[in-house]
Amino acid sequence: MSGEDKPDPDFAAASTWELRHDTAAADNSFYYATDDYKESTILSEFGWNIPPDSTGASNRHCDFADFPPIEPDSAPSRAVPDAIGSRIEPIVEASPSNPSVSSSSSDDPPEKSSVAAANPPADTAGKPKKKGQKRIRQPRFAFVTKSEVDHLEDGYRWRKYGQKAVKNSPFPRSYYRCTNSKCMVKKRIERSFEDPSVVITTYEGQHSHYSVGYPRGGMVTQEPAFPNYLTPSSNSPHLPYHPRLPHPPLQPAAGSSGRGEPRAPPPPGEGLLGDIVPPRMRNNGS
DNA sequence: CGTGTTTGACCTGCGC
DNA sequence: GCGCAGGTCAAACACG
Repeated sequence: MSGEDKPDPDFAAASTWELRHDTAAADNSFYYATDDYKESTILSEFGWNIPPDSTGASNRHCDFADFPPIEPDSAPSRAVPDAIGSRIEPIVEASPSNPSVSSSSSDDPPEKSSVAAANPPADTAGKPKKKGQKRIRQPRFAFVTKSEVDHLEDGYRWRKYGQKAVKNSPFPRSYYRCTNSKCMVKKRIERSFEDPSVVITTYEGQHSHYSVGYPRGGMVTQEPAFPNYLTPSSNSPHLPYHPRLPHPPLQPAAGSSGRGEPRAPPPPGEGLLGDIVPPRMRNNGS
């Protein structure tokens, strides 16, 4: 359960973050963005339109510093420098849907790709696949975050559906799925075994819906929560700044642990949303 | 009662 | 083909 009685320590914790773009071949080859250009380019690859200057690096509280490459597989957090507060490093993994983002090495071996092609990702991706049906890999975005809490608030609601012990790591990996039944976005959360203070969050897929202001009751906001990840704290006086995770339009308040009290929505025109233009949601084909 | 978490079993991918 | 590790399912359980 996330801390419903806690003042969102993660929000406060994560104040500085860095963008890192990774494209994964199989599942783990990555690229790293070290400047705004790459950042926006990379994000745009995922349909996220982030004005390069409108927000300004300083305005975003982001550090796009040069990072030593992260070793994909075993220790993605290895590259995390000494952080002051928290850092979030987006890591985009390549996928068939994002060819340009993919690394030179095939994201998916031809053989597998063919299989995937045979199984349209649209709905089959997250559906209870039948036995023998291969699962489709969605584009992935990983963040390395310095935070004391594992589950960072990203404005969406998630349901934990699994947890696994990670090899060579004392920390388990948790699997979350967007609670929106129509949304197949998943995220994985694990702690770096080298630096326990580092949380690695990996998003997979893109939200096909706008965020909902409240967990239940159907109150739907008009704004996708995703852009918030680049919003400076000054924008949300009522909420502690929290780097919104660069995810496509996702869902709301992952904050309240379900039955918990819903997080109060930001005042219209301010708060969670920054200057960032929400990406086009691809799934709904609108 | 509805929603979310826990957890063991099962499935899948991949390297050898 | 085998074994390992990652990923997912789903029943049981917990909580408000």
